[in-house]
Amino acid sequence: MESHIKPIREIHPRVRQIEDVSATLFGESGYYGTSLRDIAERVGISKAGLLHYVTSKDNLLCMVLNDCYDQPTRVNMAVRELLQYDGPVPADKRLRIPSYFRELATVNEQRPQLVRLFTTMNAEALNPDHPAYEYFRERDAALTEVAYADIWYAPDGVATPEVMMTAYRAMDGIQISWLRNPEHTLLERWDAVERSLFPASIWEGYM
Amino acid sequence: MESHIKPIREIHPRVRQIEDVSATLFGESGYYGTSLRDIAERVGISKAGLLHYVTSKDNLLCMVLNDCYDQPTRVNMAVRELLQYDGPVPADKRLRIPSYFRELATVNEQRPQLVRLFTTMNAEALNPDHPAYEYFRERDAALTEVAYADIWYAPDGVATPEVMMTAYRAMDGIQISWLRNPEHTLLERWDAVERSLFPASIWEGYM
DNA sequence: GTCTATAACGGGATAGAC
DNA sequence: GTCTATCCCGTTATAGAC
Repeated sequence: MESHIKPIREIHPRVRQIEDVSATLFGESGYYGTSLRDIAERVGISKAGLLHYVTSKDNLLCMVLNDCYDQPTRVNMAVRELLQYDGPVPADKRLRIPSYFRELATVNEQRPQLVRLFTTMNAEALNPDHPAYEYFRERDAALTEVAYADIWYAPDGVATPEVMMTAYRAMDGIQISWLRNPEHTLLERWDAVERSLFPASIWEGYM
Repeated sequence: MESHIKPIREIHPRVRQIEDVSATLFGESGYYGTSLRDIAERVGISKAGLLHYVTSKDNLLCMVLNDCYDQPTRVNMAVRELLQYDGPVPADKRLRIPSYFRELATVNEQRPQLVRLFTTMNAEALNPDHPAYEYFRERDAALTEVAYADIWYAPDGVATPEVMMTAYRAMDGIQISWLRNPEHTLLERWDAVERSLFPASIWEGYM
């Protein structure tokens, strides 16, 4: 738990490279399906050399999740800002749900390796013994908090948290199918979800 | 491709037991994260004894998917029947989308181990080298075919296939979060999705 | 900072006895 | 049908040289 904004932590370029390679390989084959040798080979150093930087496989995965996946994006910055808003957020400052998810899809479309990492770990880490188990528990809790926060601009009569959670889950789902079959882009897939989840007859003016 | 209904294939009770244990362990730790020793131990035989029945780990997973996961349920039977309907399906024989998914959720609620197996393999098998890769490719194709078939009873102006696909993806998503945190039941979670995806103002009379 | 060497163990699969 | 024993390979991690 850090009480102040952490400076862009200095990361040894070799560590950076190791994390990038690891993110890709963990994403492709999972934690159990990836060996340190695979990673070392791709980085171009020996297994022992690799362990010199990361100390253990467990720790490597944590490094990857924290340094690679948790890069703050523009969308998440906006949400985080509103969460800290003092008092009730006025209507004109609230975020539009469809726009938010559209931007999320747009961002994720550009980083398929990280989506792959997320998707693979998300399922693998259902196991309490998995090194990323806690990470995803906390992530789920954080997501729920965002969904229930009064920061969203939506039509009267719409149960905002439920719609938010549904949209998050649908996003998880289309990411899997997108990764398996990239013939249709992620944004195309999201378009279909958007039309289903935010029908114009209800969401006109709130898109 | 089988041209006739296959008789309920005789399965050696020991094989049945092996498949059950394997389904659970593959679901919990994934294919790569589960060893034949783990399975043999839990069954109560030796590794060699286990391999006598299943010939290889690859093959064991295929057996599990075919024998355990593909058990036909009442919902799927109804769909399959309608898919083979001769000519256009009349409105009164069509299936109601919300009811269909509600039943799906109800069934899956009762078989968490199989949902777990599905969820874990679904992500792990994104990798073309994974033994279940083809299985899930075909499954995706079959699902899409169902979504696009003219067998659904829905309000005018609703893009049925898109809604179907969205519902499938949302179901994948809530299954993951349900498995991670069973505090809320799968059906409770689906209720929220249902309210979001099938608002009464549009779906009245089509639920 | 990176290497080779090695420890110590677990993996899948096979041979052959009973 | 099930076992023990074995093979051979891959795994993570450590020790110590350069």
